[in-house]
Amino acid sequence: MENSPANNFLEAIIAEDLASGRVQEVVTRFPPEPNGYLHIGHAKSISVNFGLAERFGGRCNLRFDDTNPEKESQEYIESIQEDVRWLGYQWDGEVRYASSYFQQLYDWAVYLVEQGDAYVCDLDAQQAREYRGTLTEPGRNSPYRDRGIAENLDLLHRMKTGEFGEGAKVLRAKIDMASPNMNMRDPILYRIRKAAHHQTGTEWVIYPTYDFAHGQEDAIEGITHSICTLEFEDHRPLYDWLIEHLPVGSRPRQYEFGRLNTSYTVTSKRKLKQLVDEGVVTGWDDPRMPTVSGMRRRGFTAQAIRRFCNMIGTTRSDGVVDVAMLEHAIRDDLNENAIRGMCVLKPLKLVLTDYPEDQVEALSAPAHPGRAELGTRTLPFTRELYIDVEDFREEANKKYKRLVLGKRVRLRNAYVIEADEVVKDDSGAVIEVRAHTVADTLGRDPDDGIKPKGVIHWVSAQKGVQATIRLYDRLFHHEAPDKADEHFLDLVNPESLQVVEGAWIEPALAAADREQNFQFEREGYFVADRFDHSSDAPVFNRTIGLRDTWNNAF
RNA sequence: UGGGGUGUCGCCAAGUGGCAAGGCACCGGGUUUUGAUCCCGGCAUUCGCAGGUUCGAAUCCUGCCACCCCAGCCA
Repeated sequence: MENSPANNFLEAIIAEDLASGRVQEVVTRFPPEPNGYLHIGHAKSISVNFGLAERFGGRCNLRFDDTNPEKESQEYIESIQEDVRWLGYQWDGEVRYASSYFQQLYDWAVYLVEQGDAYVCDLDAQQAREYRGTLTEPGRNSPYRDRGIAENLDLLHRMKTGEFGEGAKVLRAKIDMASPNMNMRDPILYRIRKAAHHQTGTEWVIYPTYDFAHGQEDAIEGITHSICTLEFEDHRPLYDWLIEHLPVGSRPRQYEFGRLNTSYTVTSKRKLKQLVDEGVVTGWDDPRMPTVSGMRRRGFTAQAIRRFCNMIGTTRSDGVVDVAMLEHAIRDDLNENAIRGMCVLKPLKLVLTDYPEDQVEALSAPAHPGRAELGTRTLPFTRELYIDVEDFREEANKKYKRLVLGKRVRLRNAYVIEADEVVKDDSGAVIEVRAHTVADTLGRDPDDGIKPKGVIHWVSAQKGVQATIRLYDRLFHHEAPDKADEHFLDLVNPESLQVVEGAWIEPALAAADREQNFQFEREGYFVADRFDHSSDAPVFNRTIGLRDTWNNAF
């Protein structure tokens, strides 16, 4: 149990409930419907629910709210579990399923009928809509509302045994057709669905609705604080009504918080599916997707995602969090933990004319400049190297701190060199730079006192390894692809992925484990692809570039 | 226009009657073998608006405005 001040309204409520003795322990749950992949918004909900349990020494269940067989599948059940675990959370006990409570839920439906609180209604969907009224007009009572208890019991039983077709009948709670809250206008509790269920097969042909299932599931599991998003607020009176009218064993309470929205992102399942179906991305785990599996493949760490969720807080207001905050959380984590390496994306040959042709010097470089405990790596240095095309100019003004013809630059972790001449092809493009090393500059400044202005990275042409580098950027170039005038698919950033085939990496990087994070110095953070990387054919994904404050106007 | 919510710096967010935390972003400056990190400094006389109560209000009262959610046998 925690004594530090509450970080948000939920923590305040729980601390109070614990102090007053309303609850002895905290039990929350993350209740996804297995009908899609988890995304950044779910990560927030997971963080809230598991985080609360963690902070107060309680428990958090993972419960699949599988009450609609037509939209769900086992595939999602598995991916959701994998994502939750990857995020670093462990649910209490076994995974739970709403479907394993179907019999209890049915018995409670019978109970409601017996109490005169529910009835079987024959109105079809169209008619039900008409009887429901509108936001400003009250609804009218269904003509079946006053059926006798015995008849209702008989009808409900026959619904269950499959006597009626889909849509022919529903079970409704008898509450108030004139309520200003649409959810209280005799809400539907059960509907007929003759579809096989991924967990219960063909055992059932009637399925409880979310409203009839959720609160009762919470009660069965002893959930103390049932946390959901704001759009369910209007359902709370119904949630409470059902709990009060049923002989459930515990009294869960529902609390709502504002859903997470991120700029430059879409998270609706429909839109994400469209991106996949239209081939805009390669799949649900494409590194540009805001799905948990996509972020994972992109190189985001679970710790950074969790930190981000804490950073943005949990409130009842709905806003749009700047995706720059997420990016900050990622950089912050990776800067601290990622091993450094060098990678040349656009190679330009550099020949050190004073360096022996067959000499290979094994230089040593720190794995991390600020964390000596992470050790060192060996960097082969040779006469021919690759540097980045962007790091050389025949001439430039003083703001350019890289290699310029006739000037000096420091080769990262190696010598200071001075460029002497260039070799050009027929079109006049520089294809090679010839330079010489400045004596005795390994680990120290030149004796003549002329310090180089900048430092550039490099890879040995003889010992380096070629790699495929996937440069990812934001999928959309519009801040709010959801609410723009243009169709969101027209707002896709055409440069969200650039594949570089001929990049050169220092040899140590080829041995990277899949999913290992690195900082390629002066370029950004990269991860060895979870599926495609191998030491024979290295593949790295750019997670996020380094912060760049250089006013690139020269 | 019925009901339920939310409105504090460009974004997120503390604050719950005593004189506007913090983070992101941004702008300066310093350190630096990553134009990164790090470090220093700047960044709301003002809390959706208008009245009122009070010695004193972002915090209390009244009225108004804006935005979000609800008319699935989806969750």
